[in-house]
Order: sequence, then structure tokens, then C-alpha cells
Amino acid sequence: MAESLGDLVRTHYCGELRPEHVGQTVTLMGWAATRRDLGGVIFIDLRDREGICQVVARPEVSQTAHDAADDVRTEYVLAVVGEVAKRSEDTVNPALPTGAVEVEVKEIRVLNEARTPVFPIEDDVDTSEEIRLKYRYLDLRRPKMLENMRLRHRVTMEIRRHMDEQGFLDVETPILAKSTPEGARDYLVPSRVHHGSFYALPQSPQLFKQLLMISGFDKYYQIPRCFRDEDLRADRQPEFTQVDVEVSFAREETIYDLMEPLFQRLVRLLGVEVTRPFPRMEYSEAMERYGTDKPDLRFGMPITDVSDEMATLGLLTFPDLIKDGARARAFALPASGGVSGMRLRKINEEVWLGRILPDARASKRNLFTLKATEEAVAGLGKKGASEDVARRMLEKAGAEKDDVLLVGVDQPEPVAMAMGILRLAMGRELKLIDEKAYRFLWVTGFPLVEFDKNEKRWASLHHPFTSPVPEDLPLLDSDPGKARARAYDLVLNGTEIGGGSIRIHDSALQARIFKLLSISDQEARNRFGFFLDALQHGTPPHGGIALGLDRIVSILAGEDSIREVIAFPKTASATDLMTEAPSTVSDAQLGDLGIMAVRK
RNA sequence: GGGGUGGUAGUUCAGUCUGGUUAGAACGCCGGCCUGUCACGUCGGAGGUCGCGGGUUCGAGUCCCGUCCACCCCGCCA
Repeated sequence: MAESLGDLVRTHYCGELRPEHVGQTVTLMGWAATRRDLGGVIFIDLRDREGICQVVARPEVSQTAHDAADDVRTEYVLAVVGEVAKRSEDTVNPALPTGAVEVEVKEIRVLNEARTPVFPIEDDVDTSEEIRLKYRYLDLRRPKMLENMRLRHRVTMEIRRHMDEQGFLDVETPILAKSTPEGARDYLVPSRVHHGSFYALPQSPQLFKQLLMISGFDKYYQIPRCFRDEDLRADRQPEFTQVDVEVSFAREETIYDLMEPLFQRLVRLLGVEVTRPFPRMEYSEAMERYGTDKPDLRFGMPITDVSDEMATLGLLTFPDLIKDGARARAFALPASGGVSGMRLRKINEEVWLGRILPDARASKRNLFTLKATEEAVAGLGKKGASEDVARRMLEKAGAEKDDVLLVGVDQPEPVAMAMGILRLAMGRELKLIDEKAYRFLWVTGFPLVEFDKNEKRWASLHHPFTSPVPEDLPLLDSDPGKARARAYDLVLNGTEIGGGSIRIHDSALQARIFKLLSISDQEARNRFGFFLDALQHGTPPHGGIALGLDRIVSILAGEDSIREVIAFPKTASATDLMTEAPSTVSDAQLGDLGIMAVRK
């Protein structure tokens, strides 16, 4: 039976007891992590937020406490009063920070009983995520999850300190906002007062923060929740947290100079130093050399175009190359890797079949390998290929002796992407990635717009308020796809952790961009009328950035999924397994909102 | 919307390819013994809609069809 807390007051956390406390009578409150009943003496590992300490119940110290300990079960909530005692030399547990001491219990109160936990409250449990999410409150008892949430707290505190020191104002913006046509699908909230009208949950506070610049707030930041109703991934949740920043009279360097010291502070939380300035790379170079707009710079193996060489090599096994426009792209696997041909083919097949060409028209012909040895080159020569060209190709890709050159052949887009993925896969396979490294990279020079083949119109790559690079303005009419944006992404270890831009502050240019995006005056007025008006009321040049807090914390925590750093995340199908949201609601609730549900 | 992996005891898994007595293991749980354990030990015990529905078969955890759920990826995510 549960007992009352009474007048007991906690004096210490379990995890903080040390030899210096020996002799003190302490009162601990916590959960019974394990119980070891040796018949006469009973040990209980008591766990709280700060750690675990061993509690020992001996009948000769207190028979009632021993009797109470006898009834304790895993995860019972206990109040323990006892004296901190030094453990004898041979019973010290070096695995515990509190292992040099234990608490000789005088009184145990069972504050609450507990059902047997459905899974053990330990790190390194490989319990299915489904079960973990259903019983998330138990999952969060695991030390690793607690540590992740604590790290998240420290990160947000550090961000707030930095932004405050830099003179930024934290301003809250609406959660019930207006739907905008561009971008992700909105989460909608029906209006009870205005039947048939809807608020949208913000995808980001984009327009509000720009309006704050127009208001003269000069430096704004916020750590808001954002919502996007799109399909999910390991690094994407329907609701996620941004660090949202906007600065007046800013150019790119203003943002870099603000962000780089911030990230220096954040990795310093882990005892890591990174140097400034962070490297920068043009988008075109990132695509060219890494096959992605978010290169992982923790390892090498940059990709090179060897189309000319492959075309003149004299091997007829790559007919795709002869077809219109196919390209050959290559990188050199280090000789030390020692990856088997079989394994390589399997990985390549997964990359090409699984990701790039799901309709399975790929074959082994998509990948050509050449070992950087004279024998291999001579072997090619025997098949009628040009040895000179083979050598030139090896050299061009920077292959050293005994390296293995991987050459992918396909249409430009698939091959660039495939080789980017293959590079990453091989980097992981060969353990070339330094897991302790934090490699930041600014990627700049993104295209302003890209052609949407489905909608047959130009669409913003970033968002429609992004300023074009001034010297590219003429291209807006002649060749919009070539115009670059004043946008920048911040990449950490191959993950995009933030992105931003210098904004358009001129209403005429903004109108011109809307026109380019085939957003009619009428539509622009409907959707952004308030904003276009605002732009005409003295808008300072401004720019900003939005950081993905969940992703940042997950990388710092060494986790592969942002769900590991979110207390109550949702599944890949956007449900909450614990609360079972979303759920149906009563017809009365719907009636209030003027809504009729159409069920599938 | 598409591709992949998985779903068997409270938990993690084996068994499925090649259908055949009573579906196993470990941990956990329950009970006994045990006064220095910390993965306590030891003896005993309980515990299963094999995700769900249908089909094939003398017989289905196993084969077939459908469906649901979780995870990863593509599309999507300004």
C-alpha cells in the first residue's frame, strides 16, 4: 500500500552522493531501479534525475525498513531515510559515480507502487520504437533519453544567452496564422466564428519576422514551433522547433558573424572547439563534387566528371554514354578500405535501384570499377580500351596506387545523385567518417527558382521573399533558372541544420518575383496583400536565418533520428502512439465549426 | 502515391525458405532458499487471438490474397 509523503523532505539527489557525505543522514526520493534480495540483506538501486545510488536495508539496522524493502518492486516510488556510509574496499562499485558510498536505510516509505514496466528502464535496450513511443513516459526514464532532453535544454539556454548578449529581442508570433499558397501543405484550424474559414499553423514565422523588421525591432529571434503537413522522415516531424532569427541592415556576413560564434558555443558544450570562419561552398560546386547540396565534409572522396574519358576509353559496355547527354562521374575508394567486389556491387545496387531508379531499369552497367594498378590498366588494354585514357581518368579522379575508381554512368541528374549517395554509403562502409568531428559548411549561391515540371511554372527554391543576387537581376527575364539567390544553408556533418537569405525589401522587386512565379496580382493581393502594403512603409534591408533545433540537438547527442531528442514525438504517419492523436471528434464539435467529415 | 525491412510470451528474438505431435530460448514476472550484492546466486512456476481478415489444404506461425501498424528511403518537405 502506498504511504504518505508526510513531512519528509528530500535532502539530496541520489546521483550526487559522494564520500564527502559519509556520516550524514539523508532523505532520498526516487524509483527502485533494481532490487537484490540476498535473504538477510536487501540492496535497492534508487534512481532519480541525477543518477543512481545503492540503498542497503539490513534487519539489524531497522527491521521495519528491511520488511518494507522486502515488498519493494521495480519502479516503485520510494522515500528513503538513512545514513551515508563508506563502502568497504571490496564492495566499491567503480561503474557508478556514487559507487564509493551507500545509504544505510533507517526508513523506507513506499510512496507509490508501480506495474511491472513493459520494458527495462535501461540504456542500450533494443525495444521497438513502437513500444517505446506508446509508453513514452517510461522511455523518458531511461538515462540516455534524460540526457538528450538535458542537452536540449542546455542548447536552448546557450542560444538564448548568445542571442540576448548580441542584443536580440525574443518576440512571439501567432500560432493561428494565415494560410499561404507557396511551400508545404498547411495544418489548418477551422474558425468557429467564421464558418468555412481557416487559420493555418505557421510553417515558419517568415512574414511576421520580416514585419518586425519593418517595425524597427532591428534584431529579432524566437524559438518557435513550426508545422508542416508533409510526409515524415528520420529528421522531419510534423511539428518541429526552429531557432528563428532576423536582422535589419544585414548582409550575408552579418548572419555568418552571428551564427558562427553561436555554433562555437554550442559544440563547446561538448568540449569541442571549431575554428572560424566556417568554410563556404557554392551550390554548383557542392552538386558537382559531392552530388548533394549538403556535403558531409568529415571525409574526402570528392566526385569528378570523367565523361570525356569514358566516352573515348573505347569500351562498348557503356552504351548509355553514347546516348544523348549521359555523364560519367567518378571517385576513388582508398586502397585501405578493402571492400569486397561483392559488397560493392550490393551497395551500388541498393543505391541505384532503391533510390535513384525505383522503376528498376538500372543494371550493373551503371557502375564501372577500375583498380589503380598497371595490371588493371593493361587488362583494359587487352579488351581494346585505351590505356592512356584509363590512366588519365585515374589521375583526374585523384586515384592513388591500389585505389579503386568507381565510375557511375547515367543521365546527369540521376548519376550526380547516385554518386553522391554512393560516396556517402562508401564513407560509412569504410568507416572513413570521424564520428567525433563537427564539420560546418555554408552553402551559398543557390538558384533563385527552379522549374516545376508538374505545374509548368517557376517556383522558389527557398521562398518567394528571397532576394536575387543583384548582378543576376537581368536573368530574371532572360534565363530565370540561372539567377542566383542571396540564400545560404548551414550544413553540419552532411545535415542541413539551417537556412536563410537576404530578403527583398523593395515592393517593386517583390512584385516582379511574384510575376515570375506566376502568382497573379490578384492572388498576391489576396495572400500577401498586408505584406506588400507593409513593404511600402519604410522597409529596411534585412535578412535572417532559421535553424532546425531538433536536428542540431540530435547531431550533438549523436542520435540518428530527431525523435530521440523530442519528448513526445510522432510516428512516420504523424500519429501519437501514446495519446492516439489524431482522433475523431463528436458531431457536436464539428457542428460548432460548421464542418462535416468525409470518412474514407 | 511508390520501394524496402519488420510484426511470434511483458520485452528481445528463434522457428516461416522446405506446412505435420504439446510453438521454443533469454531476460523480465510470481513463489521458495540465501547477510555484501551491484547482470546477485539458486530451486520451482506461471505466461501465447504467432498483427488482423479471408483463402488453399486432411492439417497453416509456415503457402496464397487482402489489410493494419512501426521503421528506412523516393516523391513531397518554399
